[in-house]
Amino acid sequence: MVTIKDVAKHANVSITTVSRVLNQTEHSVNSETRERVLNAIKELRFYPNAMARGLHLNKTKTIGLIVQDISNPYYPSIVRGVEDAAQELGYTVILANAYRSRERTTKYLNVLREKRVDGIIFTGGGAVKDAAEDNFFERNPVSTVVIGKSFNAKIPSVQVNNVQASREACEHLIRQGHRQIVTVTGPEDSTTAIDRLEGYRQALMANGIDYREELVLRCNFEFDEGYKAVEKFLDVSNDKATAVFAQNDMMAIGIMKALQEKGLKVPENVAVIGFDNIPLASFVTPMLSTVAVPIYELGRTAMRIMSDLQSGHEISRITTLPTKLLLRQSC
Amino acid sequence: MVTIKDVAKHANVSITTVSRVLNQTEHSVNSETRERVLNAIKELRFYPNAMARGLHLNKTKTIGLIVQDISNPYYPSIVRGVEDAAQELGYTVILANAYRSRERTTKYLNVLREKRVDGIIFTGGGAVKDAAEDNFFERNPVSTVVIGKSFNAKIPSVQVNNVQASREACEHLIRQGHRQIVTVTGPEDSTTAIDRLEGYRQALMANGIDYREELVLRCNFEFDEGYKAVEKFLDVSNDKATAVFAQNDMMAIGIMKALQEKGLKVPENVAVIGFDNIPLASFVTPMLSTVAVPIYELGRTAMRIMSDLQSGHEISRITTLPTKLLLRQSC
DNA sequence: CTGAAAGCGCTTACAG
DNA sequence: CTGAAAGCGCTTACAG
Repeated sequence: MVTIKDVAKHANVSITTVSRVLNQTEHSVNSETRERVLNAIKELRFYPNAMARGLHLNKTKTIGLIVQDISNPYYPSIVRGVEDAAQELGYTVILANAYRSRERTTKYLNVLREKRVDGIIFTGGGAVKDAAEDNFFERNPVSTVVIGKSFNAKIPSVQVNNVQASREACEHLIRQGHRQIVTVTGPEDSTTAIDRLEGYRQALMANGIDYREELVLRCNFEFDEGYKAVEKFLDVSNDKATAVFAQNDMMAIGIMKALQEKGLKVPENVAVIGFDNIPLASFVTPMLSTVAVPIYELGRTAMRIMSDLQSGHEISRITTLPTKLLLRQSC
Repeated sequence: MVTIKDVAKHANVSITTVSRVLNQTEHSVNSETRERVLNAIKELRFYPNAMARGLHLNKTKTIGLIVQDISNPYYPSIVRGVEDAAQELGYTVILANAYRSRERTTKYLNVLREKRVDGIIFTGGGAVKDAAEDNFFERNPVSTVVIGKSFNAKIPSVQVNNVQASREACEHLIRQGHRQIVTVTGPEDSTTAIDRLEGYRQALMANGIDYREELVLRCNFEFDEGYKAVEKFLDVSNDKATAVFAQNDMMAIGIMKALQEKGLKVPENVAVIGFDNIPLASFVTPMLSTVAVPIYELGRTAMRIMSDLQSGHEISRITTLPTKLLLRQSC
């Protein structure tokens, strides 16, 4: 590999000078010698060694992005958002799939430490919690941004108002005349799931409808569970639902499938509304009505905050992005 | 940050010794002093600086993964496969979304060069071609592995036999009695699309069915185009198709949607078969029959080959992974 | 405007 | 078994 030394020799200057034109410091360089250096760089196809640079500056211009599972259709948009912003801001991103495993999270955190990433963006509360329990934050100087609810007030977060958004979704169903509204939840330790359930409850309360545990189907945000829960509900429950509020789109899609297989039409017999607006939502038949979460923007914003953090800018601890009720065909 | 010096001081040894226990070289270290060093490392929570290490060893244990678009449901499995294997083999992966843009590819290639990644895995022929046209390969010592067809015989590739697999898919349709089989293609410069079309043609030929251009709908592998192409075909064509061979699942799903909206039942009125077996394929109604490509394994294998390349092991230039005809409900 | 030299945090031949 | 020293490829205060 060609080094700064080679360039210096070729241009007949010191490496100091090469470094100076490379970094375009204020320190001025005679325009003629600058030309010479630039030419040498081009001719020799010199690409400065980022490790040597980083070692000195104590900066890597690299950040780690921890997602739970890139296969979950929710995440690719996050990743794109982070990456696009990173690219614009001169950062590179190392992707870490934690698979909701504590062990894997810890392992990755160690690698990211050794690589001396400038910061870490967490997605999904679980990983932050794992990290916190490992005392990761107290012991480390890396900046952190969380996408979702940050249970530590010091860590900046980018989020969405899940309570309010799900309340609005349910109130829409109520306005359509629905009284028997089933909701299908996420895992009980998910703050997102907790908030979305709370919004459901508030909507019912505000409209004089009883909140009944029998209509709350406890699931885990996965397609299969949504499918099975509703299938079972149809088989065994004495209640008749006229609408389903699925707390995310994956489950909503599973639910529509279960409904259709039981001969029920969506939305004629049962209305369905989801949450997230993953790309898939508009591919299914009928197209899913849902609460649109600005997933890509969540990622972009997180990366921008990370960059501000790096430059020591003032930042707000909590950034809330707006959601939007998106009515398509399923309700 | 605590450095090797701090550890050395704390354990009352030289940094040489610390480095030796860190790297577990053959060079033996007295077990008692080793203990002392290990304790110091733990107490001080020392994480060796990978940049300093890399600078010396000229190895980063980092690889770049170039995908066209992580939002395309085909890619997440690739990414997982690469990442899982990377993690097992002690590598870290930098993700690069090229968005099929030449400019972005070049930009990323430069960054990866500066970061001195040990290797690059390319997915999707386009990026390799862009890189080749930039003379990336001649000028660089980084190892390369391609997932898909490598048009340069020197670059190891991991792939699938698209011609044969699509021929089998079409022959299955023919065995079901179909004679009027429409195929919906990928972009014409995609080697994958070319091969899949060739398989279609071979199946027809081998069974005495004419290959007719009117039944070949030129598309680009996207949901929307599949949807629109078939919608238009139904509206204007004099031909009546009894089956559709979609050259990937995304289009197949769009096609099923178009058919259903026109009141046609799948598979009763029109049979549909896709290609890839993206997760989505089993979520739609009816569940999509398709050619299962071992997407995750493609990624894993590529990373393993990359690792072998690094260790100077002998590797095979072309690795072909098996596909499987997966009959579900759509044909 | 230009350059010699120290230093970033490691690894590894060399000497003892 | 242990350590002093050179070197990986850069950046930057300091001197001229």
